[in-house]
Amino acid sequence: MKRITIKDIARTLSLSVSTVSRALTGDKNIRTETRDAVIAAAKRLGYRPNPVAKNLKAGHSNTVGVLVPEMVTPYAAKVIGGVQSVLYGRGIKVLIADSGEDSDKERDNLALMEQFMVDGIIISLCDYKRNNDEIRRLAEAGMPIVSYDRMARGLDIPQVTVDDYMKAFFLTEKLILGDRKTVVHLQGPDCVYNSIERFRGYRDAMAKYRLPVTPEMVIRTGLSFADGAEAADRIMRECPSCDAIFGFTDTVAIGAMNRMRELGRSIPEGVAVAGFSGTELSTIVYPQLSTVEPPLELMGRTAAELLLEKINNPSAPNRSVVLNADIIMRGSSQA
Amino acid sequence: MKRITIKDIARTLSLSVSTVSRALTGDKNIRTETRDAVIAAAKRLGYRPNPVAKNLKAGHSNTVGVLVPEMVTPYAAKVIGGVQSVLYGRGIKVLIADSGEDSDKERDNLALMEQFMVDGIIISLCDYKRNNDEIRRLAEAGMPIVSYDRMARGLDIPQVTVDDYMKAFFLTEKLILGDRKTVVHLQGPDCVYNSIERFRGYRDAMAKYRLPVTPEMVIRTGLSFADGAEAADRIMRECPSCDAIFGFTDTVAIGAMNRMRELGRSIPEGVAVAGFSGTELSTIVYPQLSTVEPPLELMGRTAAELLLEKINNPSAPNRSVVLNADIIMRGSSQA
DNA sequence: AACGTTTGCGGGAACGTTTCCAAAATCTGC
DNA sequence: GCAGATTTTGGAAACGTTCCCGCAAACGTT
Repeated sequence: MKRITIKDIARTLSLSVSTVSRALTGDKNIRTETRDAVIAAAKRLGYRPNPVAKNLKAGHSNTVGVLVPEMVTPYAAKVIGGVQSVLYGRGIKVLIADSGEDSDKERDNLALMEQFMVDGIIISLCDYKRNNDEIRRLAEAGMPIVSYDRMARGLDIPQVTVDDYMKAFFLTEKLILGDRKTVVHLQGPDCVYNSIERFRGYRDAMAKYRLPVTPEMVIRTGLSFADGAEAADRIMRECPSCDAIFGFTDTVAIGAMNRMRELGRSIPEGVAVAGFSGTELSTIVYPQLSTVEPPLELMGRTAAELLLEKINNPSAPNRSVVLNADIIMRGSSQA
Repeated sequence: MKRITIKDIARTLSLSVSTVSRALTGDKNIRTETRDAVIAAAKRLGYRPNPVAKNLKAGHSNTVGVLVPEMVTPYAAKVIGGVQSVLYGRGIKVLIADSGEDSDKERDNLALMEQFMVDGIIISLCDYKRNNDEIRRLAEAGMPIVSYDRMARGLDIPQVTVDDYMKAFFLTEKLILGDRKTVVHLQGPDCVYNSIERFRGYRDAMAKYRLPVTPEMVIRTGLSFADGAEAADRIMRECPSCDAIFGFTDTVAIGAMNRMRELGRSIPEGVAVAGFSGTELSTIVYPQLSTVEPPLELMGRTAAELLLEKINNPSAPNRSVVLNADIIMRGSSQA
């Protein structure tokens, strides 16, 4: 597999490499005839520029990396769609790396992006602090980084998020106004900062209506459907009188809802269910899931724009954006 | 953002670049003391090797690219998990590109992979022939490529698939044996070869039991949930007497199932539903969806292994693997 | 003590580009 | 035709590595 290089072209045309390069890069300091000859020869020989060499020279790659914590949910796919819609038009390519909720893999992926000399990174974190050191190092070394959704704390980088606290508050409130008194919360793992915020929103909404929140009503859970199902088992054991479940994520809410039904509880009559950060998943389950729906495509576009700002002007102040998210009540919670 | 290079280390230690390089690459022709000194200095200065330069030198990148047609479904995520489990252990990194069911974007992504000098490509195609020319060019230029699931036709590359025809046949047969007579098939778009195979399996199973397949019973559909829902609308109009639906994909089957229920048909009593290429999605819907479940993780691992074979021995014959897939009957079709 | 071997290191080319600078070729106007 | 301006070209360095080659010093052998 001999690759055709600029030198080969130079040789066959008895020209210098510099001339060939000029022809190919569209430099104007060249006779049109020679340029045409070069281009023709390049085509004839099947020349394809070696971008690694170009990157080495240029020090960048016209590519940005998107690091996502998981891909089981279409969440990332939607956001990436938004990112691409902004970046493709500018000739910037988008690279994806999935960390599968594993901080170590995330760290590797971060390194990978640096290796490829991406011009910037868009990231949604597995853990809100585990890789902060690495991200800080990168950012300080001049790598533009913006985060979305699952943000970092104590890191001075642009972020695009929704107001987890407020949305969780209002969603809980809606459940309460739907005449639910014992709303169980499936709280996410500590390593996800959003779960802390969403819990606060839940807690304060309950407090506002003077509804007690006993320890059995807050269940620690993971991130998967199975985690949600397990949580449902615990609910049946420890808090069988509950009449609503608010999952910190659609995924766990769905897992819990399905298991509750299997265990004989009717949804929504017996138990109302709601989730957070809705994707299409919330509409394919039965009954459809009430959730907080962030504008994912817009989130991606915004992240891309913030990143471009940083790329074009590295010393620009870090702008963060809080997007509005719709609270959508569906069959899973209509009493 | 001044990057520390090997030269900087050489300068501060009054050594030559070659010595520094040797120390860093673990060459044995070096005194242990100097090596330690170099390593210490590297650490102190915060040296990070520039992999682009390495790639340029080495002509490869220790990275393989995975091109997926979509990420709305966790299908790709699972397969990628398998790929990573094989490749990570060998120090090979995995890059993902999502084409969003768009052949043009897929073509761009193919080019992107070439640009990054990936050592190989694992691909599931948007369209079974649209980019064959590009893939052929790459393969002939010596790029190892293997495809999985959505394979190409008439392209001599290793593939890992399941037997779409047989599995569709047996699944249809199970529906029939469950006492369904009018099985409607949601046929996928022509550009996906699997849909052709699955249709054949359906048709032949129906024929085996001498069940008529009228034109209204085969509905052309797309790839999304919404496409499935639309198909359900058509079924209600054109073939309301049907008692089963076999969707060429879980996605369309789910879309159709949910819409059928909305329109008042009971599942599975009134209409049984089954899909194909199951992911977790088929277990979160209600009732749970009968489907053909390929071993996705294994599929990824196998693809990775076939790719490694090709990478290590480019002239090896192209081995293809057909994996077994389980046919799993669930609530959506139990009469 | 003289010789070959090994060990440790530096010089420099190479990977495929781009780009600066200077040299050569061509063009201007007289 | 000729000086000067301008266009077109070639040479060479550079991006950050690796690696081959050769040289010197240290070592081992008789």
